[in-house]
Amino acid sequence: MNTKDKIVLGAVQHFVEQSVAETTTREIAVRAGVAEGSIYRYFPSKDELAWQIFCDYHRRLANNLSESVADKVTLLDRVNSLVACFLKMADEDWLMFRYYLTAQHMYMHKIDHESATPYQVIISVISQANDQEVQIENKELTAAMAMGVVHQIALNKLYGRIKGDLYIHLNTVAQTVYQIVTRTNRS
Amino acid sequence: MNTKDKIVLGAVQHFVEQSVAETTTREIAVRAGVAEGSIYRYFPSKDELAWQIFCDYHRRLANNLSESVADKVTLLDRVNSLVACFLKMADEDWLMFRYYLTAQHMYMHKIDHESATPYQVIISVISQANDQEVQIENKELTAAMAMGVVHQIALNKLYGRIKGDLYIHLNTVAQTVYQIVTRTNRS
DNA sequence: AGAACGTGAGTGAGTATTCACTCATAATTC
DNA sequence: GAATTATGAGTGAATACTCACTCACGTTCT
Repeated sequence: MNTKDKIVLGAVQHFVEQSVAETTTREIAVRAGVAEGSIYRYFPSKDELAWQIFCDYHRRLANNLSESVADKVTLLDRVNSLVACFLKMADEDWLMFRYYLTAQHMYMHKIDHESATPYQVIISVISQANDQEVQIENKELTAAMAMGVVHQIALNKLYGRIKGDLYIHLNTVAQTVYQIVTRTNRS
Repeated sequence: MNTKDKIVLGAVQHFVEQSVAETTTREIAVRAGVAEGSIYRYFPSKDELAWQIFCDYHRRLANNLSESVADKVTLLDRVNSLVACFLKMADEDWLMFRYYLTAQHMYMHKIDHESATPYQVIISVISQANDQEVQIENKELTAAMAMGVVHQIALNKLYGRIKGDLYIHLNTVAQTVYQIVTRTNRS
């Protein structure tokens, strides 16, 4: 593994256990098996390191979600794809996903809202469905609820309330999300 | 306002903007309008201060949720009460609630799982419903999804995607949660 | 081929700063 | 005036970042 990747891995391993601010550059260096100075050959600062790791994963998640629905035509297929993609990514790299979950609050305001975000992808799927298949009153609220179902599954795994791979719950979760999206909101 | 409350308020105001580790005791003192030394008359350390604020609110939330369902007999009433209680608390003290939301990851492992937690209350409502009204296969998963719906609404307000009071969405949210809980999970 | 030279990733001790916490003193309360 | 509460300059430990140096490796010269 090259030095940069070692640094990233070492950093994330600490960032999921303590917060970024609590993690020292020395700890990162030791865990990565490189010298402290090497960190600064690849990243301008500790904070920038933390931000870049978050940002890269954020983009990857958004892209994967976006791609997963690209060739789907029905709402049911789209919802299934999104949920599957999300759960699969969580299972495949649980370390990075954990960091993404916990670091979100810190970086939400720094995120470029022009480019594609996971939230944008969901909103766009809901908008398409709204035009074609169903009638949705409050898109933001529906997106939040749909997102929450999937999100919280991952959080509860983080908290130790759910064990093992998340993907095995795909059907249950996807059906629930579909139900939320297809129900017209009465207020 | 007494000194202790001033300190708590000043602290939380910073904790929601930066993380606990990034907030200095000086900043807290300035914002609270007290001397730095006064913090240590009421709290043994900065970390303990942060933890106590979190823990107090956590217990208050759990108690309020628990009380809100105490006199309800049907699942529908219980779900309505829980959602209403949660949204109301978010609206009533949005500053504290924001801190609770963002600090959760840090303190989840420190929480005493014997005493009542919001999660425990939800699980117990689901368990009761399971005995009486409906058939639920995976209680943990159902609780996670139900929780996620409400939780994410608050998070999306935090992220600026939903504006204004959350309570106005009570009906929509409560109906959605009820639907999740009453649906038997097919896998 | 072998010597001389150039390159830049990697290093880690050193430094300037920051910050949680202390404590002697002051102010306030009863 | 004694007890309690508040103050904020002072302190020492911790830490993000720097920079002069190393050395393995590739290139050029003779």
